[in-house]
Amino acid sequence: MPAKTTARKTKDRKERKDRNKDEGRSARILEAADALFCERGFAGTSLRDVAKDAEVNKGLIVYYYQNKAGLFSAVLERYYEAHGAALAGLSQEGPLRERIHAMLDGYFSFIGDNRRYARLIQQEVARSGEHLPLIRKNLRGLFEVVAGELGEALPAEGPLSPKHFFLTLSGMTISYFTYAPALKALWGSSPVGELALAERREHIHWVVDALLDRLERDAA
Amino acid sequence: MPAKTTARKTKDRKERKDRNKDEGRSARILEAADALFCERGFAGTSLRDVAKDAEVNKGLIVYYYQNKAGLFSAVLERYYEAHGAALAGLSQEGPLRERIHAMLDGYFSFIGDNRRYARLIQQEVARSGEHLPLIRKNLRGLFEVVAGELGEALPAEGPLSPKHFFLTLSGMTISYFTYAPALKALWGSSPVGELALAERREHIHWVVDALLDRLERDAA
Amino acid sequence: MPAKTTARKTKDRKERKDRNKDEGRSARILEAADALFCERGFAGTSLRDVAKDAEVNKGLIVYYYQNKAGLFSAVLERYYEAHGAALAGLSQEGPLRERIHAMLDGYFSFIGDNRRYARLIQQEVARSGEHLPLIRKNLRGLFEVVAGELGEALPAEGPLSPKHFFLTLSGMTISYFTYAPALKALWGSSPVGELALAERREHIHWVVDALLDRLERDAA
Amino acid sequence: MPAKTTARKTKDRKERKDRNKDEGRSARILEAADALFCERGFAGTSLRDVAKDAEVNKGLIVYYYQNKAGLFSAVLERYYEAHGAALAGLSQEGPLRERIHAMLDGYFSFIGDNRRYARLIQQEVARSGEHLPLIRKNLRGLFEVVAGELGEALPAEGPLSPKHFFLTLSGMTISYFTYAPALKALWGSSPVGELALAERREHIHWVVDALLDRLERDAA
DNA sequence: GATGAATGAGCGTTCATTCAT
DNA sequence: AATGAATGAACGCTCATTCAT
Repeated sequence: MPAKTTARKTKDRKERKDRNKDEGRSARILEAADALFCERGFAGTSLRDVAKDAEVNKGLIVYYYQNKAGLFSAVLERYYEAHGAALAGLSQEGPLRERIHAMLDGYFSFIGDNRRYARLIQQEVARSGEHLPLIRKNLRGLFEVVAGELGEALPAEGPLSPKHFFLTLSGMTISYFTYAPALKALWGSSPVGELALAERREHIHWVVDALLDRLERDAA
Repeated sequence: MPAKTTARKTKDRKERKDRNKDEGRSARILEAADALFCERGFAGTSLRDVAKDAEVNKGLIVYYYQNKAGLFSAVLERYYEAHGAALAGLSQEGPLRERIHAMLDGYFSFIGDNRRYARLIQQEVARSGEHLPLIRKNLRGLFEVVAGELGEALPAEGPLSPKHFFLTLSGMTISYFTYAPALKALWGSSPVGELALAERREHIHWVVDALLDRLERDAA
Repeated sequence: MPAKTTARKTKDRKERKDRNKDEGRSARILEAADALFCERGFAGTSLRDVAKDAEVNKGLIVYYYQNKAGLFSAVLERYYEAHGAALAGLSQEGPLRERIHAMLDGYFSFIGDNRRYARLIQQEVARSGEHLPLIRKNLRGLFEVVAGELGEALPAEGPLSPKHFFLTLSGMTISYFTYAPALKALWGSSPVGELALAERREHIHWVVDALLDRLERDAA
Repeated sequence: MPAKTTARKTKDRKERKDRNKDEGRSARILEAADALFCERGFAGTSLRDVAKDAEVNKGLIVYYYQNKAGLFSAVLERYYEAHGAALAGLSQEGPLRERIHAMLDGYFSFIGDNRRYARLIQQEVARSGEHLPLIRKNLRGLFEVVAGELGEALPAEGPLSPKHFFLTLSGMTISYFTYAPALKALWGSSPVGELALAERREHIHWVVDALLDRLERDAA
């Protein structure tokens, strides 16, 4: 009888190994955690659920990421790297107006490709929780790029200073992805379909043009 | 916890009763829940903490609000009413430009006075969770007012449709209150001081003017 | 079907209540914890086992005693009180020799009646762990009584100082209860039977007399 | 834990290997286990901690000692051998009184040199646990030597039988090492300093003389 | 209205142990 | 000989909730 059990066990493990060869357990944990943290927040996500989604033993999460907070950090960290890579591509050559359009285009693409990231920091930033330092680290990089780009056209202080435009432009971009789903029912069509995204892109460009026009006229 | 000294307890209760006459236990529960849900999110808040902050017996929360979800709904509901009252005041008479400025001023004031509300829906909207229906109900009212106001100057569809401006304008307002605190350290000064708020107000008005200018020129 | 479940539950609770009327749950928890901590030590005892032995819900232990350490403290505290009461009776009137015999008799009785206590502190004193402060508090009282009693006949310092006699006499008493059981198999008869205890008492008195004889002769 | 930097790891391993050549991993495991079991007891010690202290892979403990109980046995066994060797030296030639003094001197030295052993059996003997058989084996040897030595001067049964003197004398010796640390704060000075130990030795000799005096007088 | 006792499910985490390499 | 991945049971503890009073 015990022989049977062992046999079955071995088989199970083999099967699983085959299926998992491509990815590795720790990566699968990270992926599952990412999805769940994003959907349910830090407190709302249980390691058991992560383990179940990743088809992995509960203890293995601790083995790889020490504890729940470590897992969360690992998820954020992974985005931080993606974020950094994206930022590197945001700064372009050319005249100001083109550069800003390009930058917002790039940022829109990044957020669109990493929607979970947007939702994640939205949640954590709203609750000024224990993870803020990590979040802040992530935001700072973005701010510096945007502020650097806009800096030459704006006063350092006051209502037209870079920090206000940073919040306005990033809010305009991010909030589309975080709010739109909640309003989807209200609008009928999906806000993240290809056409809808293109339309939002157009809107953003239009707004940016409007702002730059005004800035130019003010300067004159 | 079991009683330690009955005498002390009785005294405590008297004191508490006196202090609380004006407010009522259920209101105190709501207030404590509001603060905690906002700071820690739904899952991160425990009824035990709510009870402690409200200086109320744990069972009483259940008595008044049935369960945790009921308490959360009650908190949102309360804002829904405040929101409704605020919306009523948003629509003004007069020429379009003034009306829009007035509306955004009103909205900014409302969010500024109900920062917790902003953080609360920001959290819940990001996690597309069980409470979305209630959130949606709250958002819809706002959307309709804003869309109604802007409707006359905008095309019904496309990148300049009201829904885009709704997201842009509300995102510009809300994200200041939710993101700015996370960047406070980066900027030095408090983003919610009186002067800082006035500055943000100015920024918003400047942006609105820029957008309306462009719209007018496009129309011409 | 659900009716059945409810019915059974109610019945269960009633039954239990009847059986427990006399004692109270928290007392039963304490009793079970006492037995288990003594037998398996602090680390070797699980709250689940305590709950099972006390026929009580796991969570109730936490409800009454906060956490495992609190439960352990409660067990020790209870003995501390018993200990204090016993100490009060140890100091007698009369000539020195009688007083010392009476004191050791009283201490032997106390330990005999609270064998778990002896084993408990024996364990905790050997591992210089987190609970030493509590243990120390318990020991200090005893030391002071014994040292006070012996003080008049002994030099304050050196190999005949009270502290050495304290350790010798208490060790002689306690070690019987802790070590003898381990040697029971070697000796055949039970070391805690009535006759065996009387014999040990006699031995102790004989030793004390021998020591006092020597002290007197030394003094002469 | 998964590797962080392979390079660093390899280096670490080399360093460790060099440092450990003289000792061998299994010996280092035993040493670490000894210290931890003594300080925290069997249940309070985790193999993880042993592995960490021994700077050894967790699995290696299992490889050498099968499981936790096996490791514990190995620790006790080691003392059993040391104990046996010490016992061999306890029995001396010469008149009774000298022989007994010499025996207690030897035993005191042995315990003083193997304090952990004393604490270990104290813990395990107090909790009449799963390891009693091994403990008993260790105690039996000692008992037989002591009883053999005292046998000629004592009645086989009753309050003056060897078993009582065995417990009294060994308790007097052991309890100094196990209790004294707990009373250290009470006494001010360290109980295991060289002078303090010499003083305790004197005390024990004084007691033994008193007992033998009394025995001689009783016999006369 | 209001309380405190009580429950059971589930939490994050630790643990001894297994096993392939 | 030695390692690190992996497991499953159990741990102390928190939780929302129920219920009698």
